[in-house]
Amino acid sequence: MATGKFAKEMNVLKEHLGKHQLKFTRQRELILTAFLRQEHITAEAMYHQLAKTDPHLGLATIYRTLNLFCDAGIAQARHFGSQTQYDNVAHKGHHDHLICTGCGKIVEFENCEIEKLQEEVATRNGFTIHTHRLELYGLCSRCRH
Amino acid sequence: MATGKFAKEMNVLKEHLGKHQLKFTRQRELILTAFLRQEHITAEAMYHQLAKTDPHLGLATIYRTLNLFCDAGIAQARHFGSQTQYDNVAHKGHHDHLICTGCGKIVEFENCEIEKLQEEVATRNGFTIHTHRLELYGLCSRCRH
DNA sequence: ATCTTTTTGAGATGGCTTATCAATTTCAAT
DNA sequence: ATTGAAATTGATAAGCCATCTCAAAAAGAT
Repeated sequence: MATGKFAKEMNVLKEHLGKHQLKFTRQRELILTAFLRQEHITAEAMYHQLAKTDPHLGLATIYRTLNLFCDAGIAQARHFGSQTQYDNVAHKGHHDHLICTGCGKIVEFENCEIEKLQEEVATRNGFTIHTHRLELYGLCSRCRH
Repeated sequence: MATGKFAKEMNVLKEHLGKHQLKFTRQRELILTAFLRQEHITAEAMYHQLAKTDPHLGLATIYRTLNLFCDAGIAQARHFGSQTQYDNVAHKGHHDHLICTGCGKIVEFENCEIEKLQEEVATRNGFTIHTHRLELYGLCSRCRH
């Protein structure tokens, strides 16, 4: 049982690894720790960020590992523009996104009323929600002009 | 003033062209007519579809034209998997998705109240929404047991 | 410590989209 | 109808993001 700031996610990862005959590596630990500090990030951005302290960490490893986090339910991939954003699910429970299709600006928001209505819809259909994804695409005030 | 089945969109396109010093071409008319017959399509799929009757229509032209339709507000680009889907805005039947993470079952639903709240959130942040995506992930009644 | 299995890093490869550019087409002004 | 400037097209090259390949390294069970 891991302890520390990101103990919960670290254990989720370890459990996932155990179930799938995968191994706990220095890189996976490293990338998870870095990932959890962000709300969302691209593989490329994380590559450059980690290169400062670990110059030999490969880009392919970042991609592989972020996709692994998606499988484990820690991250969620989202296509924006030409790139893939990996969202931190831990932050996501109460944060949805307003995304400007002009400049790519992302505004986070939370709205309990919407969440309540989502629960109602789910219940009405016999579902139990674990996570959700709500993205509103449009133009911010600057790009509209 | 164009007449015919897709007169409305044809005029929207012509108006957009006029405003931006762009020209009305055989290809643009052809692609618009084909596009409006679909709910959503990829550039590649449209390329193959049109190749049957117009073998010399270039793929680049399809991409350019579909992006033009997005600018004109006739189409909406949406990234799905590794490809871009171009949605026909005229096909309004917008639905959101309940997705079972156990069996993959997908239930479509529509909820005006949620959409209204989305508008409010957007307005409060200075955004104008063009489209949105709402997916609820969880377990359906069967998979919960 | 040994051995099997998984992972890694670096670069090659692949798939989707956009850029390039000469030839062609559009369309407003003769 | 003809002309001529400006925009568009088609074919292909180029770009970019993400995945694949594979030999070397690391993990973890025995």
